[in-house]
Amino acid sequence: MNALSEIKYRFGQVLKEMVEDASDLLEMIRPAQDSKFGDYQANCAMPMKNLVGKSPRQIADEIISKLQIDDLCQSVEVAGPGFINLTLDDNWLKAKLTDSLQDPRLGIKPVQTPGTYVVDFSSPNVAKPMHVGHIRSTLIGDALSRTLRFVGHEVVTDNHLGDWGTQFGMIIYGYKHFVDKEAYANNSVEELGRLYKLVRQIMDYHTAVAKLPALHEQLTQQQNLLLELEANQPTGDKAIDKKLKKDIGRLKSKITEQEEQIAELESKIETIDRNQDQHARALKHKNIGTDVLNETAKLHSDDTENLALWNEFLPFCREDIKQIYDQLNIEFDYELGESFYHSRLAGVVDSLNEKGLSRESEGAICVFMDNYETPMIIRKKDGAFLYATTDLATIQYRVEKWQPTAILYVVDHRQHQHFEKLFDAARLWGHDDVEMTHVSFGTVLGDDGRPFKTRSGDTVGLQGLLDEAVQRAAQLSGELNSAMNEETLTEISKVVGIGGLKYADLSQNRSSDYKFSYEKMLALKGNTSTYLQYSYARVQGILRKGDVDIETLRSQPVAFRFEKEIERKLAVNLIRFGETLDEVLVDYKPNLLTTYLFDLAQTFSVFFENCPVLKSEDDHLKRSRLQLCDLTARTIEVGLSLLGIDVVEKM
RNA sequence: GCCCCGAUAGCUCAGCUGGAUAGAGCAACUGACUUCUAAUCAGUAGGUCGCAGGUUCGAAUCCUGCUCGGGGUGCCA
Repeated sequence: MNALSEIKYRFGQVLKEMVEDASDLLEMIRPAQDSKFGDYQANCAMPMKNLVGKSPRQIADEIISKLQIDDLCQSVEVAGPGFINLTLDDNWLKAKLTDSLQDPRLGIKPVQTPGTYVVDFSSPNVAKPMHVGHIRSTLIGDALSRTLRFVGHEVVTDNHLGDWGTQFGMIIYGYKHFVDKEAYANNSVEELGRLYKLVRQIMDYHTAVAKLPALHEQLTQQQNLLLELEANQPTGDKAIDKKLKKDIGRLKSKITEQEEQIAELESKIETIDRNQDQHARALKHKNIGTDVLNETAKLHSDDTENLALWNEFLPFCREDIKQIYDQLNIEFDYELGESFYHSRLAGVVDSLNEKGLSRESEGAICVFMDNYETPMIIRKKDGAFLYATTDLATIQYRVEKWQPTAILYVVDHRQHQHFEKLFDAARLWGHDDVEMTHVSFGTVLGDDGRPFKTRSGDTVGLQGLLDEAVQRAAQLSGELNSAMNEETLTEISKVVGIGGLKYADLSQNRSSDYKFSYEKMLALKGNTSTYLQYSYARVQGILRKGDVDIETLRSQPVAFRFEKEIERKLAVNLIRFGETLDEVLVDYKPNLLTTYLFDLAQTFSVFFENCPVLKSEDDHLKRSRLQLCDLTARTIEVGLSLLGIDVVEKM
């Protein structure tokens, strides 16, 4: 039991005598905001004023008089309007640290009631290159899975691949028309990638050519409309004038958007026109758009040839994305993509129909629900199924197979409404005893605050980003460690570069939008994983230099001593690791862990400056400090590992 | 139109679901490497928490209205 939950428990014993339901009040016990208030503070006395009818300070006094907490806290005081400030007992703290020192799990007990968590994350479309848009789901999902597992839950990670969509129609079409047999034999993954891009280009070209005139016309209309609106004189009626101003503003931004879109399409056309071969090829494949859809449709209706091609391509596509996952050191227990559920979709619709939950409307099969204006469509009027159908089938399968306590969907916030509907529908369907949570996160934006694109209108490829991260780390490592051998430097660069990238993402509150910047993603100083890795490496440096036998240090501990204030502060920080993990899992927020670790490392840095370990006044103090060092390093190591980030011994 | 999300230091963002004097990092400025790793540390400067009301002992946090931005909104995922 960690300090916070122990304190809450003790307060609970008292509060249950005073109020009916103490649970909200217990949530008001938290780490002290300022160390001058002690280590923890209870803010529950103030709101109890109305429940109990005494002054908050009287209530606080009453709580304290009944509280049995002497073994845990050396001081409990009322302050200000009725805060209860708690300071942990040094002996308790030391005993706790000693436990952690001897425990590979750092004193963190597995949860008492383990659940089964299915974590659905990453889920890229295979056969398309992965880009920055995939990074958040992948990293957040991985970090949450690792954390859930560490605290003792059963975790099933499942990569719900997009492996059944139009992109396969595209590469099937590409393969049938453009394949370079030799290249395909030599490097299938690369050739398939080339085919995808090629078909994409030609399709975009034709779409652009077809859409452009209409867009131009629309633009002209909008510009004319703008002139008209701007010609209006103020009427003097505030409401009308305001609306006019608003309309003009909207129209202007719409026009800008339109102009950008036109520019983008024109550049796509130009790319093809510039190259004679490409141009000729594009002209030859005028109907590529519908043809690709046909190839997709044939695949979905089990056409033998296309199905065979799909079966042939899929392993290559998986190999392709696996390369990225390997670099990120991410693994999945399952990769049950959309195709896996293909055969179950009709059954889903039948089942919903039978239960009277869905019905036909305008030719489509829809689930209508209270609270929603629009229905969830599970079968289109042309008979095809949608992702809602697949998602329902997936829920059904997961519940049958794993009987999970919770299914977590790590997916960006734009799909929020979809998941709300999905979960409601699933509950109506009978899956009402499983927690279903949309762990949503913000969009990756560019400098302009719009969804991120490069100047050419493409997204930033993930592979390029990883390479750049490792390369920047390599450069800095080389500068700082000229004496190190090549192999070590390569290892460090990988760990530091990839770690930095992951940390940059995970340290951000997942719900806010994400403004992409190379500087931020690849930063190697300040609040970064590098800082934590550096702290770890510094400890290892001390242990090396002091020729410390780590096994003895851990198995034969000496009593901890807090000679300076900072040592105690470090100690308090160390024992908070467990409660931090609890916090992370309340709302599935990995950034609470990065904040904790950064804080711990900062505290360690102060300790490092002020407490020479190897030159301590006496041997006992030296041992005590070495123990603090070891605990710090291990907490950082384990904490980072839960974020999917590695450490190195030297850097 | 309707529905969601957001607006905090020059920049990028935290802020633990209502607590005590609003915090980091970057950028800027001043200092610290013959010392256990300077990928670091100590310090300075930087704020009308979008605006206006309200709720109460107490509001960046909750409510209402407004402004601005993003997203979603019946057959894409």
